[in-house]
Amino acid sequence: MRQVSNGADLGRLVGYQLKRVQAALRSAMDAALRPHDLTTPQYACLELLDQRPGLSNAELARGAFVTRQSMNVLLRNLEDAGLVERPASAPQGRALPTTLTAEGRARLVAARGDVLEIEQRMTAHLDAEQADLLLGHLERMTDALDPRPRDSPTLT
Amino acid sequence: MRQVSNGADLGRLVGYQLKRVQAALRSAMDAALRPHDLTTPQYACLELLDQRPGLSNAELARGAFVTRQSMNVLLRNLEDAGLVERPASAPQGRALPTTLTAEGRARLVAARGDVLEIEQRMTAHLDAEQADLLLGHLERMTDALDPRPRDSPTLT
DNA sequence: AACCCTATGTCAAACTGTTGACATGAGGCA
DNA sequence: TGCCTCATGTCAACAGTTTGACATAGGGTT
Repeated sequence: MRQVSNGADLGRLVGYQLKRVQAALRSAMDAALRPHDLTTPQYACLELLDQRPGLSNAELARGAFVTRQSMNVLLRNLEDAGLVERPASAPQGRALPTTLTAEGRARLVAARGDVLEIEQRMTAHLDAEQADLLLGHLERMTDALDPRPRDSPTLT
Repeated sequence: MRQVSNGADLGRLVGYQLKRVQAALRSAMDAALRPHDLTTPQYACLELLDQRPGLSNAELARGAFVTRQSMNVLLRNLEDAGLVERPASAPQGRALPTTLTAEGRARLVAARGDVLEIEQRMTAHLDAEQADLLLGHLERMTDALDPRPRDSPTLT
């Protein structure tokens, strides 16, 4: 035997390459957002709010893949910075609907260009068909891992 | 105008879907490794050491996408648990070559099956050709984001 | 109505990981 | 030799995130 029956080459695992891309992407986004005084989770939160105004803390947390507690402190920071607004009391239930302020929208628009440029650079070698295929594969991979139906703040 | 000129749907961004898959994968791996008393970063470290025995702390850090400092405490934990070994002094330079102990290898082999099962489940909908294509795309996406040549602890 | 279950917001503690800094060893070069 | 640069290991301080817990609001169910 030439190999001690090692597992498959790590680089051949989709999981490893996923982690690798995501690390590079996160690093690139942090660098691009720093001049805008935003972190990557903060930017994600602003994007979610722009797309679906009035999302609650818990819904934002699920959309950004963090816990409610993490999103709560993140929202407090954004609130202190004047980028988002929350009513003092819940209009119904306990959920506090969050919305972007004018400044929040402005900061988002300013940062979005730089972030989209990274997305473009990352997927530059893919044509439209390949990109669609890739997106489909990624979604199906998530569904295969996470049996939950997802109330999907990302969907229409 | 029906839409306020929002940016593209978040779900259509490769970056967002990447984050989503990776979150689901990390969650699934944590759950699968818990019975083995291993965290996902610890498992990654063991895999790296199995594939390339004698890697230094800094090299392991790069391979696992964390800082030297994080990997250092991770290695201390694995050392205290008796899963890895490091010489008291560096044979040359400052790098301390790390190797798996017999118990470390045993724990790795025990856990590997459960992790590979997750990989299989995640990529079940892909045939061999599609999987290869996906791997190639992911690698090229990383390269596009990270211009560094990478001394590649993942390569031969 | 009374009960149970779920979801939400929030507090506190613990952990993990990062940034910043410093000393050590190796190699290159004047 | 001396100096410069780089990489490594390690320490300390910090930030971000998670886990655990609790009270509140709403919807079912009996």
